[in-house]
Amino acid sequence: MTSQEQSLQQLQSLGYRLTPQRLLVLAIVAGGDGHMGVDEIHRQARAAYPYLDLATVYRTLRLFKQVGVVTEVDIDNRLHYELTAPGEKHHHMVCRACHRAINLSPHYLEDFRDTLLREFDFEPDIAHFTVSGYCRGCREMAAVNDQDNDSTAAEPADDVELDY
Amino acid sequence: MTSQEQSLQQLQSLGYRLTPQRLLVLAIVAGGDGHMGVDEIHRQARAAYPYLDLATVYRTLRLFKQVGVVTEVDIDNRLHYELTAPGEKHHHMVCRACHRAINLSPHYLEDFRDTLLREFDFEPDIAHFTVSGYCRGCREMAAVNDQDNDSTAAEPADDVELDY
DNA sequence: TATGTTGTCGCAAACCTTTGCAATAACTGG
DNA sequence: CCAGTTATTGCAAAGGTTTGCGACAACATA
Repeated sequence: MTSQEQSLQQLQSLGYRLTPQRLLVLAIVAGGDGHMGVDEIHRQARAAYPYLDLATVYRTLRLFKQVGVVTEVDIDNRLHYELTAPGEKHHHMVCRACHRAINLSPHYLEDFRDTLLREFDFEPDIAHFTVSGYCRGCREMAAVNDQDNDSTAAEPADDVELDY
Repeated sequence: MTSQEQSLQQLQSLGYRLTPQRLLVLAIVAGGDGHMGVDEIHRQARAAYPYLDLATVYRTLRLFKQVGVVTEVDIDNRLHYELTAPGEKHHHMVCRACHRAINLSPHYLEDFRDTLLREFDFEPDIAHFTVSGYCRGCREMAAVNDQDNDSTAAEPADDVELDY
């Protein structure tokens, strides 16, 4: 039994129904490589089934995420999804500047999780965990730019960050 | 010099301008206790200055966050802001069920940050860090509900989580 | 104080995402 | 295989947040 079939069976055993829309979205996310944006999933899905509504795609992905079939990644305020590969799970580091996502092994989070659970009875939802920050490339670029400006001058946001 | 005045001076030294709108938003966030929703900030601000636009409030808060004056907390898909209290900084754990936010000392994140920096050259933006998950109260409640249902029956989402 | 530069505002429209609702279709039991 | 139950869909509309743009105002300089 493939992992897709497993996912479907899991859905059904939880009382959810198997609909063509869900099969389609699952197939597309499984077919894509890495995380896909919602609009891209929708576009591909419509090629096969033109009536599929965007709202349905959103609902389907939310459901898939809730059951653990897919993993949600927020990239620059936009939702992206990828198949949750059992056995090779990972989290994400998303760069605020270039918006690239870097995979992060769960190993780096276990201690943190254990601590929160032990100290606060708080069960962090690390299955869907994303840290944002600045990646190596963008940090180097920023360092170079800093050398251009002398440190007293301070122009607002002539920056990698596209604010304002 | 108060910490508000410091913030303002910092803005100015970065090349941003001091406008009545910014002073107002800062005063309101400083006046509130704990994190405030954007709409609440807007409402209070309009009492003093009725023409203030929502978009300006959003832009102002985004700017304040970027400069470190305020801290952003995402509570149930809605942005909230609180003054970044220097010296007593903290992060947040937000419960997915009751949407309450619990403060978390930065101490719990230092190791994690160091690791990412060392291993990936990735500088996590932990100044604006939030973990979501399930808090003690909601976890207990869920445990009780689980006893009601026998484990084979599986009704979809008669759950604390308001999905579907 | 007058003048120029350019950061910021208000407005309106766009954006992504969620939600209410009536119609439909997937599953269940007979 | 049929009828009943109810989860799910498509549609339209709302919701929260961001963005483009011209007018305006904050700051710097003389």
